[in-house]
Amino acid sequence: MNATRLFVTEIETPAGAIVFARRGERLVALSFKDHWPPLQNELEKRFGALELTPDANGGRAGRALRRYLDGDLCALDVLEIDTDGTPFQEKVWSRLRKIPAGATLSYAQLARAVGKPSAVRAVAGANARNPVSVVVPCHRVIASDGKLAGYGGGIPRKRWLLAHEGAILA
Amino acid sequence: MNATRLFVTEIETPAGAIVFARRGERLVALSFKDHWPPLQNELEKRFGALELTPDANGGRAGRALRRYLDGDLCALDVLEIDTDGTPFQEKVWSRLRKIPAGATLSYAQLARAVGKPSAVRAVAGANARNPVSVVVPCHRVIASDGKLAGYGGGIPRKRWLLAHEGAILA
DNA sequence: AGAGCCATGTCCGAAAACGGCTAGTTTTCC
DNA sequence: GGAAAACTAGCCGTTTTCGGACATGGCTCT
Repeated sequence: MNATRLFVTEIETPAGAIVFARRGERLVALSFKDHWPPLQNELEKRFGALELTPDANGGRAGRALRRYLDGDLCALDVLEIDTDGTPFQEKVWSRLRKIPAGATLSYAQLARAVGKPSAVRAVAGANARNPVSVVVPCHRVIASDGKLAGYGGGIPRKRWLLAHEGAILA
Repeated sequence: MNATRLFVTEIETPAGAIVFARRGERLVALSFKDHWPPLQNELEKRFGALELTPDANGGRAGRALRRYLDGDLCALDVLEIDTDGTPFQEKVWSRLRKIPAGATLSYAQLARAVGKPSAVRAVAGANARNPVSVVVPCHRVIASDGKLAGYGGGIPRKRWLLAHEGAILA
């Protein structure tokens, strides 16, 4: 029984509680609390048996997240993540992290950015399966017409995050 | 790369500066200076990239315009224009050029003249989008009750032009 | 291998809104 | 009463807007 050990932390935010799991200092999952279960499910599919250890502090990630919530918008940039996506997904997620706080991209622009101009919906799909919300800022991707399309955590959260980052929403 | 080349000339008149653009010797746009920007915008929509070459003289159009301002009211009649309107608009503009200097028509009369007696407002619309003011004398069209209705360059200009042409305004 | 699913985008046709009007009514004021 | 101003409802080409039908490419589950 060599279960994978993960530290799980919960942090309150004005947009609702956030839960995240890390293996050592590297984030493997993060989402708003009400959307956590399916994510934990993914973790089990990935790691097999889990040994979840509650942790109030949250390590580096906890500190960074609190600073981010406090207005230090770049605090999340240096966090290390440990994801397990397909090559395409990893490429998308990696590109996502380069979008600066306060900026937005359209799904089409993002598709061009990863070299697949017509793989728009595919990009959206990769976006939707981002296991580390907020830190991988999938919320900074909006529809071409400027509208906030979908978001795992719900559009209101997306709007809140963008507002918090001072994005101009046309 | 292959931008469309246009010569742009500015000429002073008692009613304010006039700006016009020509492709070779054919006029593609003319308006009073303070209303030029939107017109240039239209040119870009039509031709794509523009290469605007300032030209003090103004070619045939420049000479004709100066003669017109000098009292030779028919000087503009022979100028060639190069417009790009809908069939209906072209018909209206073409009919406009047949109105002799000093004469006026009502929008309703003009509508009848182009064979669409009840397309009065449509005619007004075509009138409003005339890209070659003065040369295509949209200023010679007035309301049925004799009042000077609208004019892109402003009613005072319209009044000045008609006065300059010796029109009797009831 | 293949079918179906999408946190999209583009295109195209239909429908509605928009005027540099006009010919009637009403209203408003002498 | 009567003239003039203020409304109204048609007018029709153009422009804008809106909605539905596709194309699309990676992923997932037979």
